[in-house]
Amino acid sequence: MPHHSRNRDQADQRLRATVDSLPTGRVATYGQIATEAGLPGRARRVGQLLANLETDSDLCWHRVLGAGGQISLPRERPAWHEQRARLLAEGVECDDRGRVDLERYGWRPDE
DNA sequence: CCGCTGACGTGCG
DNA sequence: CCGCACGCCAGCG
Repeated sequence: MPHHSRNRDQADQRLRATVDSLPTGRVATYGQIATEAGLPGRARRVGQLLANLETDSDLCWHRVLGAGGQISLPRERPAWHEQRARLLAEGVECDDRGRVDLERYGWRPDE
């Protein structure tokens, strides 16, 4: 197994772990997850990771939002509604346009 | 190597 | 507040 390939898996592992650390009822941005996992500036990579999740994955992908607190999926995709429903289900207010108040629900490490 | 695409982010008008 | 250009990074053909 090539070295760079291992690093990639390792990075993905850290990203997953970071997403995993999000408490119920709290949300974080893609960029925040990346930075927290030691990959500043790699927000798109977080998006890729989540986009490639298996449908049966346990990862709480719904707690990850775009900068500003918006659902980043295309509105027309079923997953958009799924994400909003999951957020509402755990008490996170999310308006009909998919926006969440980060001041209120944003996750900040160490609390 | 090139171009296209996407669950990103930021700056600007 | 919204759209848009641009920078960015990875994967794919």
